[in-house]
Amino acid sequence: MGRSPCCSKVGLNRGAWTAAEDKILTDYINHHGEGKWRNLPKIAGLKRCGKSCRLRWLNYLRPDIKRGNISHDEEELIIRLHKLLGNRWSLIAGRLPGRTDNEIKNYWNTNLGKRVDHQPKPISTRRPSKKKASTGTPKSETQDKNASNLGRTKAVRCSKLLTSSQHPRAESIDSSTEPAQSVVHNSSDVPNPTGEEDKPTEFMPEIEMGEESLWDLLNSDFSDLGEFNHSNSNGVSPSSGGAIMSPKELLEDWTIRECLQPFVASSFHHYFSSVLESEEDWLAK
DNA sequence: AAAACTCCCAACCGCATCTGT
DNA sequence: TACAGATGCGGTTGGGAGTTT
Repeated sequence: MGRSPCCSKVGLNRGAWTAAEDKILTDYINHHGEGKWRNLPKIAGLKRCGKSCRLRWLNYLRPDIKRGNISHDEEELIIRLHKLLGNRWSLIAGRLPGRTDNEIKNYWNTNLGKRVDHQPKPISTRRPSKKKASTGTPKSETQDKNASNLGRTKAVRCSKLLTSSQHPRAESIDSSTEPAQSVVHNSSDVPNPTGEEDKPTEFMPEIEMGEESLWDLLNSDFSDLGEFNHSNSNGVSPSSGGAIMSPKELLEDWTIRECLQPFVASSFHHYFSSVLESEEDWLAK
């Protein structure tokens, strides 16, 4: 594709991957695991750049990739999540087991985007670019040009279902108030509102919303989220890499869960309460 | 039958963020 | 603290398949 290479790619293959290349990459990762993408091609003997290898693996070769049509339920979820999160494809994909951000992005651009085009624009998540956008195309005009109100959060891939009893915080969730249910999340995806390794955070001072407000938000169609984001103007940058979750991110994360299982909204209520207690305990030490 | 057009999606790019030194 | 390299993400492109004329 006639573009200048992103890095020194002289002598590297470009374009569609061959079956042989796929096999080399798959074998290598099965043997050595993911990561070290930069060195992977050299070691594995692939004439591709590391970025290309990573993308090929994540979007196509991973064994847990679910291929095939997007189901109606998945479609509904994508629409709902997009309404909440905007074009944060990796975050959306993280809630759809086996789906990739690229797949969802493509699906949105080719199907859902047109269908919901007449609806209010989602909150834009495009990071401000210091450089002018590349050559404009009719397609690019459909991209949201609004300023970003949402910070970026680390996308986490949802790979399995946990029941509430398996939830690491299950003890803080009053099971007596809930029916048997599943909370969808990754095992490594448990929000850690206190920050990694018990690092003190700006968590407490940020909490000014009453639980009633949170409750209203959960039960709303997320139309209030923009205002909530505006209220988070204390300069605390949203975490990337999952280091620290601000209340906004925490709320966001849990709101996403509620998208999947609306009837477990009470979990959030109990969870959030326990988080507050934990934080208070830590500060009291 | 074939040219023109449209649509889909894999792959690419640039940039932001993370991580190590 | 500053810097460089690595990684991750979202926007965009273009080839090929499918459809229409």
